This record gives sequence, C-alpha cells and structure tokens, in this order.
Amino acid sequence: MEEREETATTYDASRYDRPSVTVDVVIFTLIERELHVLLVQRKRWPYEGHWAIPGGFINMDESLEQAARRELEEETGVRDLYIEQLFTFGDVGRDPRTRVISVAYIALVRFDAQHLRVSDESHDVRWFPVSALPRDLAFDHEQILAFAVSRLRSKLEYTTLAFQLLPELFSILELKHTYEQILGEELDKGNFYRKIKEAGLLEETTQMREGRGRPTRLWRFKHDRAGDKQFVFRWREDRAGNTK
Amino acid sequence: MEEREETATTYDASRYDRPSVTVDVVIFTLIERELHVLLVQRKRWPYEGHWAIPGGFINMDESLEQAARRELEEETGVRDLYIEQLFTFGDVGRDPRTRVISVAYIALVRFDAQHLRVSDESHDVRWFPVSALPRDLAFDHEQILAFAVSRLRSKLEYTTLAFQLLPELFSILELKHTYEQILGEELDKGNFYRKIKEAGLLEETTQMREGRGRPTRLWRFKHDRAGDKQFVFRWREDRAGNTK
DNA sequence: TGTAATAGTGTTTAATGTACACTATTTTAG
DNA sequence: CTAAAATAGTGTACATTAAACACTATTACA
Repeated sequence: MEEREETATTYDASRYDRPSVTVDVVIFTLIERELHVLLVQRKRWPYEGHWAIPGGFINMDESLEQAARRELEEETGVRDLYIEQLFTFGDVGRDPRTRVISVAYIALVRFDAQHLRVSDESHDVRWFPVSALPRDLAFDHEQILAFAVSRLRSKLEYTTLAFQLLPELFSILELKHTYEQILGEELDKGNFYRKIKEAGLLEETTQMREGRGRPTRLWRFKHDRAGDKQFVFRWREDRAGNTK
Repeated sequence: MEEREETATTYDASRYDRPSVTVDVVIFTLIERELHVLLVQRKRWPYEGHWAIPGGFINMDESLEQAARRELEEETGVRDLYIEQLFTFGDVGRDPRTRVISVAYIALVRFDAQHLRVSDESHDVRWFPVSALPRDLAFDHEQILAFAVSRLRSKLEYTTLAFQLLPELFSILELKHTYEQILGEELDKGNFYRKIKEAGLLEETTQMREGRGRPTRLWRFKHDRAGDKQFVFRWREDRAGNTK
C-alpha cells in the first residue's frame, strides 16, 4: 500500500494531489415480478438531465460500506439490507470535473410501501426495469450497471441472494420467477421444485395464497442456514461456458 | 456517483477533505512447485520492520489498473501479465497516518530468471510461501492477503488462471500440481487427465522432459481459446458447499 | 359440469463425477 | 542383466446429478 520511500507524516500536496472518492450504489428491487434498478436524474453539469446511479462522496469518518449504506438509506429509506462491494472504477477521464474514483456497491431491497418516496413519479428519482433503461446514462454508469447485472446473475448461481428480493413469505414458483428474471432464462418447473426442496433452505408454512387456479403454499427462507456457511447451489440448467 | 446538491466546478477543500488512494498488488508466483507471494519490508513508521503487500499512491494521470501494473513492474520487472482487481479496502483506522483507501489487485507471474532482483535475499523484498507467511503483517494486510488467496482459489475453479503461473511448456501433472497447490487439496490423476484433455485447452507438443521415471510429454496452453470467451470448467471433486 | 388456469409430482434418460485398478516407460540398485 | 522403484498415463465401473417432459391436483368460472 504505502510508498516505501515516502516520509512518515508529511505530504507534499502538490505532488500527492488526491482524487475524489465516491461511493455509488446500484439498488435492485423486484416490482411486479420484474427486476428494477433505482436511478436519479442529474440537475447540473456535467450530464445535466441524464440519469445516474445514486452516490456521493465518502465522509472521512465512515467506512466504504457505511457510506454505501448511508447512500442507500438517503435514497430509499431502507436500512440493514443486503449490500456488497461490486468494483472500483477509476479511469482518468470518467468525470470531466476532476479525477474521481468510485467504489460501486450492489444493494438488494424488497419493494414494499416503505419506499413510497421513491415511487413518486414527479421526483428526480425513479425505478427503471433493467430491460428498459433510459438512454445515455451519466458518466460511465452504463458500464457500471451492466457489470452489476452481470455480477448479480453470476452470484445468483451459487448463493441464496434471490431471497433478498422477495417478501417474508413467498411461493416456490415466485422464487423460480425471480431466478428467471435475473438470469434472463427459463427454468424447468419440476427441476426447480426438486432442487430447492433438496437444498433444505426453505421452511414450509401453513399459509396458502389463493389466486386464479389452485392455491399455492407459502414458504419462508431459513435464515439460520444462511449465515451458517457460504451456502452454495447451482441453478443454471446448462453447464456454464460450454464452448462447443 | 456525484452528490446531487453540489455545485459544478468548485470544491470546499475543508468540507470535502479527501482520503489518499493507493493501489496494493498481491503478487503470486510458483517457486519450486509451491505458491508464493511477494512482500516488502517497511523501513519507516508505521509498522516499521513489518512485511507488507507492495503498493503505492496512484498518479493523477493513470487508471487504477495502470497504477497496479506500474507497481508490479517496479517490484518485479515484469510487464503484461495477468492482473485483476480484488477489492477496495477503506476502513477508517486502517492506516494511522491518514485516511487511506486501498484498491487491491491480484497479479500472477511466472517465476523465472527475469526477476532476479527480487530473489536477492539481502533486500527488503522477498517471496514467501503462502503456507509460511511472516507474522504481524503491516496494516490490514493479513486480511487482504487472506482474501486474495481465497479469491484465487475460487477463481481457479472456473477459469484457466493456473496457466499464468506455469512456464510456456509444462506437463499435465505439473498443471495438476499447480491446481493442488492453490486449492489445497488432492485431485485424482485419472480424472484430471480426462477433464483437461476434454476441455481442449491444451496443445500437445513433440517435446518430452526426462526425469527419474518415464519421461513426460510437454503441453502448451492454447491462447486463442483463452481470450475467446470466458472459458469455464470446474475442478473441485466435491460439490462445493454441500452442507449435509 | 367441464374447461382454463395455476400448482405441484414423478419418471426416464443422458451426462458427469468419483474412485480406483490397470498399463507404460524410464532410471537405478544389486 | 534383471528386478524394483519411480514416474507417466489409460480404462472402466458405479454413483450422482442434470434435463426434459409427461403426468396429477385443486381451484375459479363459464
């Protein structure tokens, strides 16, 4: 980390001119069975009027993750949810104002009444379906967002991450639908039932939900298992990367 | 990324007091069939005399990856090798001097005569076996290193990364040994032969190498396939995370 | 009462993983 | 010169998992 020839306590500010460090948070949620992401509309130069990933400068007295959580809470009012560092973007020209290094995070939130303040359509903050993003995102945010979606997909294959997007109680087919939304491909119903049950991640409840056809049983995620160990199972029905 | 309420071109330096940004590079190599990592011994406060991961401040005119490559070249004289961003560490108290945010990278180099300057034992730069690291690394470098090893392991399971550590020509059992070194577990010889051949990643050469027993055929990695697409295959012989 | 709609189960076959026994070709000890 | 040790490499059988898809179940509603 530290330059070996540098003196201990003094800095030559002109020599060690410092970049700005920001934290950007790509916030995902599921709205009406579709994966959405939160964007904010910029009010000033540069990229005035363009949509951007929410973020801000870090404070000197908070860790990166704390900064990301603060940002998340400022935008959505949500605390204590799943958050994970994605990547740090630091190319020279990515912000026309000055050198900016952005530590990007991914957050997953459950969409419910809590974040009404976001769903206000007249506001400069809005949820967009991942399949229908606005054009010309600010800065390199298109790249960041694409990377976030890609990471979300690949993590889904070996973690229990999808549960973060669902409410407390859900049906197995809703869970399957969530996987399909994120993976962007269809999964076999029978195989999904079998795998998810064998995994032992779910706790059956006595509750049912009625709809158009046969009522469905509701399940709950076993949280004890989650923290337990890095639980892993694979969902993809084709062997990844089969280069024939 | 950008604070939405901030003005466009001016900064209040006292308000937006900036952290320092460094790049640390965890450099791995294989020496005598064992995985090693490069560390430097600190000459000054803080952590004087302790070993640390090599790194330094970024320049304002280089990208993060450029900074990491520069650092790698300064320490080992090696260019154009495998390098990958690991994680960004930014806890508040990790450096007693000032707020420091470190973007950590992993690099893999082939150990050969090129980096003699590193193998000089009297120097303050030295290769350590991953299995026998020095005590009391500087800063939070123990944590960074542990994370780097863990990442290396998990990436090995689905990438062709091990080839970066081997010379141009190698035997299949050497490759197997490399996998075993990094994974920290034994692999079945027969299964390894079969899988690596089926994968079609290797190019047979006419060269053999003689040793104590039967001579071994040497192979070369097909580089055309590597860039091709994110080639994936799995090595672990147990299903990962099988929590029975 | 029967059809649409949704939920959920079972079964068959193919692919892959795992263990381990076997053969092959060299050096070296006696 | 020959047998044993050392290393390289192949083959095979069994278990496990994946994938496709046909089937049954339970509700609302026409």
